[in-house]
Amino acid sequence: MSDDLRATRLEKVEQLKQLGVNPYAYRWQSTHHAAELQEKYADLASGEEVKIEVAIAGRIMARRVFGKLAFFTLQDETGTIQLYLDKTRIQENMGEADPQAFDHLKQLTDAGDIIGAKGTVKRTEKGELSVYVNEYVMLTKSLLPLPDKWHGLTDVAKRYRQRYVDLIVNPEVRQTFRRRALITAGIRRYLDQQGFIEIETPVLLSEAGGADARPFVTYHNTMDMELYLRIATELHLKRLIVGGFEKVFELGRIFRNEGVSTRHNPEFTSIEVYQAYADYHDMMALTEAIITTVAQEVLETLKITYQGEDIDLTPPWRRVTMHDVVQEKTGLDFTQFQTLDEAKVAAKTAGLHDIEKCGSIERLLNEAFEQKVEDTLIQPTFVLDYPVEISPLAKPHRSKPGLVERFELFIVGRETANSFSELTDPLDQRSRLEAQADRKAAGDLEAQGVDEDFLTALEYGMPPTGGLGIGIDRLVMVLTDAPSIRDVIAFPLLKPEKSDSEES
RNA sequence: GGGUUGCUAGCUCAGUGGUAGAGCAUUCGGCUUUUAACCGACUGGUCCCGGGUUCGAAUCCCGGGCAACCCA
Repeated sequence: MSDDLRATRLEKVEQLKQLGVNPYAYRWQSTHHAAELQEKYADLASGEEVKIEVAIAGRIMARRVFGKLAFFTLQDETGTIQLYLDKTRIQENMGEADPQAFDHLKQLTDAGDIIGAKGTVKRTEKGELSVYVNEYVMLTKSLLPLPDKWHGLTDVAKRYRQRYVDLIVNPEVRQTFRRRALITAGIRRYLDQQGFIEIETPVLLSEAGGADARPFVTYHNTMDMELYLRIATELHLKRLIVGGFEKVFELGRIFRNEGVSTRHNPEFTSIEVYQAYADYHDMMALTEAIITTVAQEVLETLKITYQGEDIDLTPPWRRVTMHDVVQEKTGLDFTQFQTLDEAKVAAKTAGLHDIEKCGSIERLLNEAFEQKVEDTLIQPTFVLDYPVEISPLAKPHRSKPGLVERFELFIVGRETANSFSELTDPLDQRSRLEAQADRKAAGDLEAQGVDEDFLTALEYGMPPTGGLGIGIDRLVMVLTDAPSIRDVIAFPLLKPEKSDSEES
């Protein structure tokens, strides 16, 4: 059992203490990281040694121990480097403090321990760049064994539950999260350069609005009231536009009480951006600029591969109306239908299923889009001009009745961004939200309620405004070639494993 | 919500009705140029949980849990 392995390591902890070594040290000063040494001494010839002492630290990933010689693979955040541990050299440098320093190295260190080492840089006869160790220090004794050094940790559930182990043994996972950090930092930097400011809006709300989604419910004790976790940042960011800020955004976590899949996690990260005096055409340009800027920064190219498919992010991206792209993929021209029944017959003929629930031609159009078009939009595509019925916060289209000025961006068949010319007419907004509230009262759990304070804000007057939301997790998936959203969320939501006490 | 698949040693996996296995890791011995080091010996099990069938269940049946994939 693992308890046996753990017990032997606890014994080693005791032995270290008896030798006067603290197995949980306080500090270590390195001069280099592994990758720095690998780069700096890339041209060092086999057998050559550089007589300058360096200091490094990291986790022992592999041990190859001989009688009077040992090689450890040491891993730090940047990569790995070999430690060349020669008994004679170690005894010369450490023998005074510990006459058995080399034997203790062999006996009391394990794969998984974190150690510091000082020594010279040498490329071994076999060509491996190494630190030729003068002295080593135990920094942290590990009590639990690492996964198989060759196969690593492959059980996906275990990888997500014990992400720290995943990060130790699967270097590409560290790479993914490093990239994620670069992407969010790059987005903030770009928006900052464009004059946008980030303002944090509340997570806890008495009414969750700004999107069609079921919220999480929580409870405030002293106020004795139910609160909802935000499902969007939209309504508060727009209040800030009313208040006079002209370029605002928030990059943060939102929460939707829905299922889990490779594309959905109940808490996820979005960025919403609002710009006064702009419309959805400006937002299209901004979307292209944000995504191509970070892709170029992080990946140094706009031609990427996602799960084996070539994606070209070079702007301008295709712009096509929802009506046109639906007609393109299904042959159905939704502008020609006079009645819902007529449209349903045609939709059925075109191979659509589950259309009975659609209560209007507009919803049927959206259903046709979701069933027949979405998956096919592999290259970045702006889909424009949505039915007003499914877009309660967007401004009516300036030239197309029944439609709103809205686009969604699709990449690899997934909705990645959503944007409108924001609705600024307070009376129109009230009637749209009241229609939503009617649906909610009729049992639609995803419909929004009426946010009276938001409507009051609109009555003070909001300038014409372009709004944009980007799903950060989905963007990171595309830019890191990750098949599942859980691969780009460090600690995705998982059901707790049933414990023994709960089974009885 | 439905279907399919998986769950066996710390890790990666084999085992499909008859004494629970391998590699790596661990432990012990040997070894001063290895890099999945090697050689020898050993150790390690709630076969996801519960029930049933059977002389006998990791294996077959039923229920449950967790997960992955596909569909809605």
